[in-house]
Amino acid sequence: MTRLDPAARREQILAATLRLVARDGFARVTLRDVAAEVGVVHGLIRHYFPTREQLVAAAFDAAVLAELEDDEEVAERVEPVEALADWLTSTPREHYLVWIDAWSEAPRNPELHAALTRHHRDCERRLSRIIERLDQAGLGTSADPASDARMLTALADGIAVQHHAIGIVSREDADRVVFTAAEERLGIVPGTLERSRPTAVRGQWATNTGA
Amino acid sequence: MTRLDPAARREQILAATLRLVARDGFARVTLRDVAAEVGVVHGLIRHYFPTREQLVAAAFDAAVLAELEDDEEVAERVEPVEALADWLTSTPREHYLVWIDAWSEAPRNPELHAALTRHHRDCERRLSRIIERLDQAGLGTSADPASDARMLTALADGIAVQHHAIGIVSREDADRVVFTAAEERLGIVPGTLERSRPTAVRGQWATNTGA
DNA sequence: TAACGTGTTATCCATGTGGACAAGAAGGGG
DNA sequence: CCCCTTCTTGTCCACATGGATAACACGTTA
Repeated sequence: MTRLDPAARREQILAATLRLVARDGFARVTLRDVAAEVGVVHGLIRHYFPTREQLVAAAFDAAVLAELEDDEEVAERVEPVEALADWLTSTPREHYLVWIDAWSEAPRNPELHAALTRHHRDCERRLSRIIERLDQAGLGTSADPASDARMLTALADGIAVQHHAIGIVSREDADRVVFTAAEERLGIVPGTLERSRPTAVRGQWATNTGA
Repeated sequence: MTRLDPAARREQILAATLRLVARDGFARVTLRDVAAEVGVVHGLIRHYFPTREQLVAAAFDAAVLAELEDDEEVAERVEPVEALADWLTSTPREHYLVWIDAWSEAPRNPELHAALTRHHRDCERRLSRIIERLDQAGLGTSADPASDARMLTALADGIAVQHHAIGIVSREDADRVVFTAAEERLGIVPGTLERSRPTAVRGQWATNTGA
């Protein structure tokens, strides 16, 4: 492969790793798989990431970062109802498959566990903020936004398992479950979230074409 | 190791496999690990299970079976509130770690996916039945027991992730979240489930001492 | 007690893995 | 123009893995 800018190559390797993790899981991704996905020799991976452990850790960090990169300021400007509907539904399938795999790896991988903890706290914090704004706007009520955020986060994760991993519920049913629960919990008039369902789907990880 | 009754040895191997899956995950459990856990040579494992795939599939089937073996007739005789509190909280840590790992493996393992689907449906069905009895007894109300069961199952799974995998919430907080949500959803008077919290913890998988 | 079935062991093998290393190639600065 | 950094390749190695196989040992039955 032609010589590439180090930063671009690095991102290319990370994206390839994430695609393979989503497909095969952290435990089964090999350096040779990643190299083949990128189109280089497996020795080159080592040139950028000294060990396999550091590679997957860096890849997961990148995934967490990518998940948060959609500007929080933007989310702050949009209507709270819309922000809530978006928060509850917009995580793409590939990302959730990585989260689910990360859950299973976390108990035996301290770095991954730490990153996952940070990500989870951040998700709850963002949702909590949306709930506060919803309450302030008089569109809903919450005595304890943090508690409500925790409960809705857990519900969204659980229903994502049923949808993405087990495939026992459709996308529509999954959305309805979390929408209904959120409306009930936060005193939002029923059907509001359904009507604010976002149409666009967030991006996946880049393909082979590096930055 | 002394010669053993085939059925007993088989169960011993399955239990050892499940313990290792809970610790290391499906992908990382090797035949040699299982053999060492049992205290035999790795060739013997093959004598009982022709391939590694069949071993882990059989182990997961055994786990699903063990989860359901607590007699449904017994659950039918106990008070519905007690049954609900038990359902929402009684899955032991080791079992949940296996479920979480199974979620991450399901998309690429058809047999495991099938077993997981059966197990999930059964869990929902049982909870649905409890909710029906609760409604009939006038202790709660549910317009759609199946929907409520689906939502509470998802919530319980999601909060189990937060508790067991990420460790971001304590056992007490986890129970409180699902109890509060269930009471709210089913119109149970607040605090009822907390007072019915089961004291006994269900068993883990047997240790080395075979049947 | 001798023969037989089978649980059990001890090795052997091909393969895939993470990592190490030296040589080649592409570009940038003197 | 040459040199020098470093991106990139090809190859090598020690090791672990799943699986195969033959010999061994223990219990049962005739």
